[in-house]
Amino acid sequence: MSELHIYNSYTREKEKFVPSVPGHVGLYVCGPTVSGESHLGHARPYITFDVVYRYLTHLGYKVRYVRNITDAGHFEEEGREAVDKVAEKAHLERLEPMELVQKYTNLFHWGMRLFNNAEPNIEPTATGHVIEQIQMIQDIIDKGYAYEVNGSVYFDVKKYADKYPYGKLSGRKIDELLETTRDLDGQDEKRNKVDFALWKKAPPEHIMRWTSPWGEGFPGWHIECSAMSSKYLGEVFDIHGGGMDLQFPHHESEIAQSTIAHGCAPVRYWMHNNMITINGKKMGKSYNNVIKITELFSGNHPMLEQAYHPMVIRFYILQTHYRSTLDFSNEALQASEKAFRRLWEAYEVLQKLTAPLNNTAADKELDEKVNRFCNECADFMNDDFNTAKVLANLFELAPIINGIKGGQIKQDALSAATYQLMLDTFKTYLVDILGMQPLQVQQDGKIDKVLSLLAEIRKDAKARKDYATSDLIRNKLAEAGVMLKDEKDGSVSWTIE
RNA sequence: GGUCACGUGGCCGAGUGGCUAGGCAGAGGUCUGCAAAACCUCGUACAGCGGUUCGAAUCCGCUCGUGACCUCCA
Repeated sequence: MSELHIYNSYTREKEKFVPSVPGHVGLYVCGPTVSGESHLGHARPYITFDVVYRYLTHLGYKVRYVRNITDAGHFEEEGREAVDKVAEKAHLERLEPMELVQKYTNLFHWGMRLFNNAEPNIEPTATGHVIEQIQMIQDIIDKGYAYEVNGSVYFDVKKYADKYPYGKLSGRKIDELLETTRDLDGQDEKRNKVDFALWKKAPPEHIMRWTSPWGEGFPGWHIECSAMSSKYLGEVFDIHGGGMDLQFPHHESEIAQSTIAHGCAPVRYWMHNNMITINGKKMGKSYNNVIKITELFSGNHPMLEQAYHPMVIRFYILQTHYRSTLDFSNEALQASEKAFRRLWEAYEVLQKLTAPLNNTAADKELDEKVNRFCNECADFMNDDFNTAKVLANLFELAPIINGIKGGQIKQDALSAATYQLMLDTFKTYLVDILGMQPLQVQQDGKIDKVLSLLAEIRKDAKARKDYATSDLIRNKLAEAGVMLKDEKDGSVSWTIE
């Protein structure tokens, strides 16, 4: 049995995973900024790290999963910005930050539920942790690595870099970063361009503001993650995840802040998922090429040929290793939809198969193959969460399962134990770890009764060779989104769109 | 400009030296009143050029191409 290895972005190597506290894992993932709707690109880290969370739990770790909500900062809502921020407006007409935050937080949660992402154990908000952030900033000032200018506080990166390996995570060299300073002369209050804000003074029109030792303002972008992760996971915790684009400057800054405040680097394993691209370009706000999650689910977007079920998106994401880029296209999503449908149906067939009672397999070679397919899944997950390979192996089982049902493979080809192993593998990997759910809505049984009746009438018609009637039933049901299938044994099954 | 990735069959995508994933699409076949599904068979691909090696998609070098980060960004 293999052991879990994780690719650590910090060392750029796969490392054996050993938690700092035996049996426990602290997992922190950068959450959404709730000033707008999440798009497909955002879905990737949340699904990726959901699987990480599920897998660690499966391995028996007690995981504390923390994912923040960034609800503080410089907030604008499309079409409601600038003007709304003017304080003279009547109160109810004004953009109320918490209203905005509430709206998009709810929408985010809605999306996460549909993706079947497990809820984090703690979902701290930045606005709820301003005190912790202020304390941390003060601590950094006291230690001489931050300075205050006109009500804002900046981190002294240059001083930090003299003593610590600033830029290691993102592969940046401090000297080069300092050099680029030249093209931006007159660079306001910072001592060096590389310095970043820990606290920003709030201009009069800024609506989100808190009192601090340095006047009214709001926390800088990076400090919230450091303050909240250390509060809930400790000064050193195991895994920090997020998108690759956050490596610099966000995560680099986190390391610097925490190193000064706590005297040690905060994270043991850094994990970064790659981007989703569209026509080869990163999907992102600045490229104006995003497809929002609501649009994906509804199909309401010029680039979408159809709506896509959340499980199809999830499957599509998990069919690729998380560190590879993943290109969006209707073709790819449609392929995923078909593929997932086939895989899930094989799983359902498997559950209905009558397992043999024999303890020995008639087809030893096949039996061994199936065992290998099943047992390899653990190795694949242990190899830096290779969900793509896990799915490939499950697909290998599909023709075997269908073959048994269809009679191409004899019932006793596999041993009873192997049947059970297949069942366990699907349940454990597809359902529990990859978090997949059926596309079909669970029916309450009434529909099934109606369909049974129709199937029976059709069966009678067929027996009388009244194909006009039997085809009418099938065609009309197809129009309604119900596919009837005549099985080999004379029974009829159906799937509902 | 600097730094770093990547370039796999029609499409999507695994793969860190030999055992040549997987999915979708396509072709042929079996089954079937028809249909759908399912099953069987079929593709020897790794940007180009050199090099290392008994042997490279996989290691090294160069060339070309694409992208990411350097500013808010999952």
